[in-house]
Amino acid sequence: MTERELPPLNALRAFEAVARRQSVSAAAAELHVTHGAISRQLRLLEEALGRPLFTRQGRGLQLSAAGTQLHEGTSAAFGQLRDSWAGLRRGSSAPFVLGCSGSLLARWVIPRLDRLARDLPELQLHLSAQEDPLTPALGELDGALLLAAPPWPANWQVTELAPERIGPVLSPRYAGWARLAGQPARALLDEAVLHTASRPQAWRDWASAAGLPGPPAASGQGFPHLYYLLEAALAGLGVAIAPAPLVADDLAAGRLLAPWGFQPTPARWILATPQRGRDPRASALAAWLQRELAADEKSAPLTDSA
Amino acid sequence: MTERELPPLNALRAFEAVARRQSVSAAAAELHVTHGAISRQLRLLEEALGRPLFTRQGRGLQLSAAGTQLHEGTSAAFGQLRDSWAGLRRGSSAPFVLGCSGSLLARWVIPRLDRLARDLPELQLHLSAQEDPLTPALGELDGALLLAAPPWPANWQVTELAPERIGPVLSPRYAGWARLAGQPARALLDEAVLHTASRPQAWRDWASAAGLPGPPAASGQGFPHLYYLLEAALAGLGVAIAPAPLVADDLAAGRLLAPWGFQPTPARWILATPQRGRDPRASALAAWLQRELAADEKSAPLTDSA
DNA sequence: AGCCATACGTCAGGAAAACGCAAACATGAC
DNA sequence: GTCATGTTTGCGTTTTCCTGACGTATGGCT
Repeated sequence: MTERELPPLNALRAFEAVARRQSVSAAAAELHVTHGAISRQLRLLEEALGRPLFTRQGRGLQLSAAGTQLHEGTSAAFGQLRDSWAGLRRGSSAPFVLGCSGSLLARWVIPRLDRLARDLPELQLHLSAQEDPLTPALGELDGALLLAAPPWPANWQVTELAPERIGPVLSPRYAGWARLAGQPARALLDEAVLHTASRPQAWRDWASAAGLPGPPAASGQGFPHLYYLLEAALAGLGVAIAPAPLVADDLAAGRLLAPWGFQPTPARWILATPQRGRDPRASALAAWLQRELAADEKSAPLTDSA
Repeated sequence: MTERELPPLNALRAFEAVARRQSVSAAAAELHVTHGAISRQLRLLEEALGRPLFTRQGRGLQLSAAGTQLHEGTSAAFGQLRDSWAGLRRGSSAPFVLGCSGSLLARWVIPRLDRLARDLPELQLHLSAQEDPLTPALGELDGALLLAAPPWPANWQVTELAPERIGPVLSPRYAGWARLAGQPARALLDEAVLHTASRPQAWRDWASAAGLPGPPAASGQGFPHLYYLLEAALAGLGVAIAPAPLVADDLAAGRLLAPWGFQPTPARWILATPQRGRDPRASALAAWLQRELAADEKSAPLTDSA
């Protein structure tokens, strides 16, 4: 039997707060006790360990080597305890807060909300639009729907939903379509394609996956977000590049074309949840998202042989 | 500021023990207190949460849904706290315990120990041979050297050292060498190659990476471990398959040949450490292993174009 | 059915831990 | 030197936690 002992937990919590805030007083305020109490706990922990965790220099303190190591090892654990407890206290009766980038929200999630409400009627969902730099802290979130490539942060619990596939799309009303129709994918290399600031590598990724020598040389108009990019493509302004599910509806309706198919990228559609015990609502949502994405991928044209 | 609260920690520790052991009395024994104390803590925690964590049925208890979720969310965190504390208490003065499979130990680590001692003289290293099913619990270990493909367990902190490359090797004394010399790799498909029980997929992986239609059809002699497999190859008994670094010395000395080069696999050479604060000894060891592996890979012939 | 062994719950009193308060101490700024 | 800031220390008090003994519920055994 593993007879491993835990350190004095309250002292450890005090240490974690002090190490994080770099101050006894600040930690004391956070824990609603006096600084004297904290100081005492620190001493206790250092005695239990047998060597100092901080180097004192009169009025300030700084983590020692041992202290740094302990802080690195414990802060994540405490975070997980906090998350887990908070998630449980909030309870499954509270709405499930799902974070997701604005573009995904507008172009994919919202059009499918009615289906979601029908398939998972008991799920109370609150949506929260995150900034596009897709590294949310997921602090207040119960989950986040993301497009991201591994490796993912260790403090996420990740459910892979589907591989990402991206491809060039354009409106049949686009003036250049007459010129491009019937051409192979490499014809795009000479096209002034549309691109987005939130994902500058998209064309390069697509080109390398498609086996083309490089991304389109001339860069056409740029847009701040994928959402605007797709609106521009729908308006016939040029050739955009987008993940298949985001344009599945437009392809089905004929508003957009994807003559060169879609190419897989290293990224994945994922549902990231905090590392608490598996929330049954998250599991249900993940399963639904997976089904929904699979359907969209199926409806999108398969990868075109370049 | 995130004003998130932690649950009563001592009560949570009691809960974790009870949930793990499925018994109040067993948990009480583990924590060196009476069952009454545990029972009280459980009640306290349930009151703080506002709903029961266990379903009582007279003389036994079982986790409720909420209890299961809390246990999933907290057990890992407590494990990390235990690990972190234990690692720090043991101290950097204690020897670094490195686990690794017997084959790796015998054929790669041990021959390089003298160089390791010269390059990292202050590192006290204890070696521990693990069973070949490469999923050690790394409970008592400070680290483990492994060949494994992602995804890795979430409770490991993984440092990738090098991609794995495997390839067919044989002794120049092997009777079939005359027949094979100069032939392309696909000639091996008709060869009765040697294989190992600890890695039955090796030939298949190699064949698919090399773009061959399938693994060698006829299976020659099998061996329980890679170590014996390589001894057999050295003895001229046939064609074995092995990771490049494990045969680097033999290739350099001419005891083995690798006429068809080595192919990358999804696996990696990794140093897995428990999720405590980064141990400086582990960092130093990882850096050294990385250098050493890079040198071995360089000395091995590059991937042969099949 | 009656009895015993097992396992959890509860309560009172006492031990131990943690706390608040206030004074002491250390350092850097002025 | 004096003040402002921030940590440590000593002591009396409050809070928490534990022990130990007893009560209750269940299942196996005769």
